[in-house]
Amino acid sequence: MAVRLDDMDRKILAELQVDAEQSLDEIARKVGSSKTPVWNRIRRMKEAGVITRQTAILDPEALGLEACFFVLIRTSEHEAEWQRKFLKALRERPEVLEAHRLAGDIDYILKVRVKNARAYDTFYQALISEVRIYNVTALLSMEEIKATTMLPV
Amino acid sequence: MAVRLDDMDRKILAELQVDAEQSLDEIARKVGSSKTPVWNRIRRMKEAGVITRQTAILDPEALGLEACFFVLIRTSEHEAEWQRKFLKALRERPEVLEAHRLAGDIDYILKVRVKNARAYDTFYQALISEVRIYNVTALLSMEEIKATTMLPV
DNA sequence: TCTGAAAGACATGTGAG
DNA sequence: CTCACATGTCTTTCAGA
Repeated sequence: MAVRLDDMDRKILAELQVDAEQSLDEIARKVGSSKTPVWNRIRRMKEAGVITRQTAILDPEALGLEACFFVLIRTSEHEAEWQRKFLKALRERPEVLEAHRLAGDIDYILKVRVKNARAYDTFYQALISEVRIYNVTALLSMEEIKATTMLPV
Repeated sequence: MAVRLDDMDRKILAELQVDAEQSLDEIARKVGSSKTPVWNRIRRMKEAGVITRQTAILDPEALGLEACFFVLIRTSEHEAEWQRKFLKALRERPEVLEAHRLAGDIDYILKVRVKNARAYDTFYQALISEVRIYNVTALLSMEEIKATTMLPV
């Protein structure tokens, strides 16, 4: 899976992560190359799946999504059918931005973005009515200190 | 802070979140409008800060970043100077993708992406040598069920 | 591999309905 | 607010080193 990337590739990725709207010329200038080779490298990295897609990052506050919760979930159920339903519920709910299955005594962690505490409660009630969950702890974010999509390359 | 957005704005935002590389014509066609109005709306939303920036999303696995940890932190220190140092450390470390200050008995949560468990340990040792921390729980992600940058609009 | 040139597509701006 | 067109810039391709 791991693709071989040289120094130039990494510089290009760093630039694309900072700002994907820059022109090829600009990127080429910054990384010390020229248009065509940069274009070829980007194409290769897209084909290799290193670059997944290009997206607009929105400001959640400006959209009125002012509450962010991390939800720790313990479950007593580990049957395939239960899990299938649970994962489906998570994938279908747009307020669930992240969901991970964990090692250890906590089984799942979710990151949920909603308008306010009441909207979280609505989400929570809907979720537990869909699937049986043993124990839930919600951690309310008071302040987003850092949130980046930029991976270290 | 919250900007007034109509239905058309929301459709455009949804498209831009799915794929920001589409041409204006394509977006216009999908949302049932034409180029100029779509372009004006996008410009307005950028100026209003609804659209923050445009970025390339990379595949962490393809980059060899195969381990993802959520780190729960309790601290006994709540002095301004300690906090300043702690936040600075978090912001400067590129492996920290997210950091939130929480309400409740857990003070902070981090999301950390690294190559492997050893790299996490290196990160952890470096962090606790920089600032005093009372209690740390690391949750290891076994499976990323969902991870999206798409906010519900 | 890179360079340079050249086509074609596209974003951006203007003026009119 | 929308449409249609103009212009200049950018992506994308190709030949040649």
